[in-house]
Amino acid sequence: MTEDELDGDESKSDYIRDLLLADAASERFQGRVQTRFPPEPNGFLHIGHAKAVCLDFAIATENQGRCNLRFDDTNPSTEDVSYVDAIIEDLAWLGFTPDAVHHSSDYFDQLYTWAELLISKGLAYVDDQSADHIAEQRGGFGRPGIESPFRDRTKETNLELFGRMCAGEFTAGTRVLRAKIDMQHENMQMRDPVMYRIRDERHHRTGDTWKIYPTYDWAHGQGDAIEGVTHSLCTLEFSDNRALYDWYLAQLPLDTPPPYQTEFARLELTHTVTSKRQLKKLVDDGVVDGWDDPRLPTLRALRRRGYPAKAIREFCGFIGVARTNARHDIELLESFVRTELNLSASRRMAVLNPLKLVITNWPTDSSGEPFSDVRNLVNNPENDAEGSREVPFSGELWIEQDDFKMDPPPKYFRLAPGREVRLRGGYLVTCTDVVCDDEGVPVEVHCEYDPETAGGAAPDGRKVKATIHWVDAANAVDGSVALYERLFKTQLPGSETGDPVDDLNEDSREVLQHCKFEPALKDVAPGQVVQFERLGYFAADTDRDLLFHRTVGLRDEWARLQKQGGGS
RNA sequence: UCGGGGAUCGUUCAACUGGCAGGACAUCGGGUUUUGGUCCCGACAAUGGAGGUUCGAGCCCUCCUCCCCGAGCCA
Repeated sequence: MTEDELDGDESKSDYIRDLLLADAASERFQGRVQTRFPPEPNGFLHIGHAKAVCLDFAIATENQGRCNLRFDDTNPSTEDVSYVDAIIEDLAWLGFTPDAVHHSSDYFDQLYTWAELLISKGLAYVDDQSADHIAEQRGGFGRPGIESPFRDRTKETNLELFGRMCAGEFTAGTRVLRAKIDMQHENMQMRDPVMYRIRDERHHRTGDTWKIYPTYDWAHGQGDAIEGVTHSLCTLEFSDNRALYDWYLAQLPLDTPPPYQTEFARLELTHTVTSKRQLKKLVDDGVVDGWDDPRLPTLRALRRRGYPAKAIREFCGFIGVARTNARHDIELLESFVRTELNLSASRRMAVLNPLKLVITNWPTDSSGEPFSDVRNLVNNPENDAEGSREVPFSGELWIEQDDFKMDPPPKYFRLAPGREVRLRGGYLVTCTDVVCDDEGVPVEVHCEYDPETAGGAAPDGRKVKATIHWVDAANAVDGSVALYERLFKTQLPGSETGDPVDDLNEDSREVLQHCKFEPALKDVAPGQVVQFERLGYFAADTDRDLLFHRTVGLRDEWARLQKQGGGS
């Protein structure tokens, strides 16, 4: 069974794996496979990164290869160690252990030496122009660029100037080192791209050692080559950079075959955003509470919300890899979460919006106090090994307001005057009376129970159409629950106005206080996910006791019917 | 405008070198059920358009249309 599943995974086929097969056949890398996950430490990992992580590691693992984590830390203006730590933490949570952890900044010395080499070969030059000026000269789509007046400086001058840039003799923005390629090239990336820029900023790892910093293009492929990466997987928007990636590597004296880049479509999901800029705005503007607000698609938010790492991994494996720009339904991710949680989450009972139910014929004990019963309920019908637990039961219970109606609509099977339902694992009860407040709102439901139906089964075999959950009033634990809806109302936030904020769902979070929990809920470990029977999966908050976040609701047939009927 | 990519059920991923277009999610219908959950069964539904090659085209050729990415000293 397990082997079959593994085999199934390994027989997965797509254009990237076909490439691996071809490389294996041609002995291009002597059978070696190495990938890397290369985040920039300037933000938190989100669900989109998860796809890349899963792919990078899967490709390596399937081929008995290695996968490193490499921080692409070439821009000191935006990066920070705190992100480095967070990324390592999130990666571990997702379930991956890199074979090594590297930083692009580890290679600054080598990069500098190689830059001097390019200068010596007449393939790089120092440009004294401003950024604006250089941009103008770059031309445009279908419009060739023009060459910089500094393009033909001698190697000696370039070497000297580059050395002085490095020594900090020039202020930021006054000079750059550029590769000398082709200002007429149809690919804009090849129009003398910038290799080094001056930054008078402290780098989170190299401190004040450097005054110049390499650009992404001048660092990435070289880092790959130094580490022995064979397959450099990245997202589609880097497609045009591939020519430059190859060009740089071709100029260098490498003693191993150069790695090569292959692109795939990034993961997009409906009803959310994954751009760093937009996520940051949501946090900065206080739309959400922070980077781990359970409504966000960041990994730490999903973790806090109760998404199992395994569900995310399975989802990423399932959607596969393609070059098509696609936006997956968030429902698909949720279905993986439900599948996983259905198997792993213990069942408990919780009443979110309590309504008192009094059993009028409940017996008293010898001292005249209401009899105290204890019911035994299975912890997980999907897994016998989880055993069962004892749940107190008595004549005063809390039930869900939604589970009682004075005037039940068609197809409503739950409690109503005169109707009999099952209290899950308890008894069959029949509603005999209802106490309402001044406005006619039910505040107390009176029932009579059938003593013959302990456990919920009727000896005479009669059926009831509904089973509802309950919490014994005398032993109930008070707590709160945070209910989450989509953060954005539309599938593609901002598609109408261009600004996702315009599509924000104002009711994306509802916090309920004074919910009634069965006693066992006191013992749920922080972060643990349980199923509140008939309601959904809920994750215990990692900081606050007796606060549960709704991971995802259960499929709800009754809600569906109501929606079909025109909604009410 | 130029270059690079892409287009298959509502969504998404398949269909080995041309051979009955398949799965998942969603939707709809039914069965089982002490969760209106799970599980099971069934239904719905697609090759962007026009030509061409072929016994046969999602796949090959031509033309067209639409979508995404690219003119940071961001990555």
